[in-house]
Amino acid sequence: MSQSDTVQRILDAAEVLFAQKGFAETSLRAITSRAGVNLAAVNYHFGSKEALVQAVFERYLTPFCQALDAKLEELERETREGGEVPLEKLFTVASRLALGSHGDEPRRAMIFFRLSGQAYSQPQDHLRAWLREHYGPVFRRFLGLLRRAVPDVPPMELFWRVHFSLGAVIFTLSGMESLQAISKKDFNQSVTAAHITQQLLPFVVGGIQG
Amino acid sequence: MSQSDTVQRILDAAEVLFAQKGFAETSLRAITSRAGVNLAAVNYHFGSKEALVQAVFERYLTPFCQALDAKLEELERETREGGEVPLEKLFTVASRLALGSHGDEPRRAMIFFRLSGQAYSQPQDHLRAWLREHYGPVFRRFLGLLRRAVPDVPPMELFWRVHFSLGAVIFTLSGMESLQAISKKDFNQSVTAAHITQQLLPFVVGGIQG
DNA sequence: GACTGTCTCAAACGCTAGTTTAAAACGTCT
DNA sequence: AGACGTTTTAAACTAGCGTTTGAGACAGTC
Repeated sequence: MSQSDTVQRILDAAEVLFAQKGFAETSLRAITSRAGVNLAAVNYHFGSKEALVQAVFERYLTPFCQALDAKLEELERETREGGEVPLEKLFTVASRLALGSHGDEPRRAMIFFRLSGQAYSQPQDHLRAWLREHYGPVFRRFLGLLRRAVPDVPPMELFWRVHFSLGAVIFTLSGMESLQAISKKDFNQSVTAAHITQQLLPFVVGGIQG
Repeated sequence: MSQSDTVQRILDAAEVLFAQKGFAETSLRAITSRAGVNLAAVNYHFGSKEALVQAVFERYLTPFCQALDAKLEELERETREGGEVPLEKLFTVASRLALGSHGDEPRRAMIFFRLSGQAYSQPQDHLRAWLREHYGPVFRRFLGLLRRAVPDVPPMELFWRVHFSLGAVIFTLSGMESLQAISKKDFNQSVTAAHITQQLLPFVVGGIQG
C-alpha cells in the first residue's frame, strides 16, 4: 500500500462520513475504520483532524474553482467583444461544472454540497475563513458577470439574492435524501441531482430578477 | 429557586449555545454553567441531552405553529367566501409571525432559524422526524393556500420551489453574523433581521413564480 | 547485509463528554 | 416539629474522543 493510497482512502472515507454525520460527530476511529487504515494514519499524514477537514474541501474545491474560473474568464472575453452573458447561461455553466467537473458520478457533488452546508451552519471558523479565501476571487468574478446580466437590480440587492440562491442550492442538496423520500411519497417520482438543478434554474433566475 | 425557574434557565442557555456552536459541540457543562445551575439538573429535568434539544425546539415551535395555523385558517375562511390570498401576503404573514410571535426581540427568531439550519444539516434523525411531525400539518396548510395563489405553477414544481425558498431563508439567517460582516465591508451598511426578510420577499415571490 | 527514511501498527495517554449516585437542602403539609 | 416528596449538589463513573508514542515493517541505497 503506497502512501498516496492511504491518503486517498482516508479522504474518501472522511468525505462520505463528514457529509453523513457532520464534522464533530464523525470520529477519526470511524474514518480510519471505514478506510481500512490505522487510527494513527490521520495524524501522521494530515497532522490533525482539523487539517483533514480542510484537505477534504481542498480536494473537491480546487478542480472546481479552476474549471469555473477558466470558464468565467472565457465568458468575460466573449463579453468584452460585445454582447452579454444571459442570466440562465451563467447559472447553467456553474451548475454543470459543480455537478460534472470531477469525472465521476454527480453523487460526489451532492456530498460536497452537504459538506458546504455543514461548513456554513457550523462554527468551523478556520474552515469558513479558508473557504472564503478560496471561494473569494472566483465568487467575485461570478458576481461581476452577474451584475452585467441584470443591470437593473441594485448591487446591494443582487448581493443578497445571490446568497439567497446559494442557500436554496446548498440547503436543498444538503437534505436531498430526506426530500427524496417526501417527493417519492407525495408525487411518486424519484429525484436525481440533475433533476433538482433543472428545477432550481427557473427559481433562481426568477428570484434574482425579483 | 422554583423548578420552572431552573428549567427555563437551562432552556435559555441551551438555545443560545446550540445556535452559536451546534448541538454536538455544546456540552452540558457549558449549558449548566451559563445557566448557573448544577450539571445534573439537565438529566434530572429533561432526562437526556437529546430530550433537551427537543425541548428547546418545542418551546419555540409550539407558539409559532399555533399562531401560523390560526392565521392560515383565517385566510382560508376569507378565501372560501370568494377572493384569493396573494402570494406576497402569504409570505408576509409567515415572516411576521416567525419574527414577532414571541413578544421579545426578533433576535430569538434568528437564533431559531440557526437552530433549524443545524437541525437540517446535521443528522439528528430523531429531531428531524419530530420536526416534521409538528411542522407537517401547518406546512401542508400553507402549501394548499400557496397552490391557489399560483395556480399556473405545477404542484411538483411548487413543492420544490417552496423548499428552495425555505433553504434561502434558513441558510441566510443561519449565517447572518458572517454575512453581516461582508455586507458591512462591501456596502458599508449594517443589517437587521427585518431588513433581510424585506430583501427576501421579492426574491421568494419571484422564485416561486419562476 | 546493515543503514536510512518512510510508513504502519497496537497500545496508551490525557481529556472531556453524558450520565449516575447518594447525600444534603428545601418546601409543604399534618 | 417532624415526616415526606422534590430539587440541588459535589463527586464519581463509564465511554469515547484526538493525539502521542515507540517498536516494528518495508522499501531503496551503499
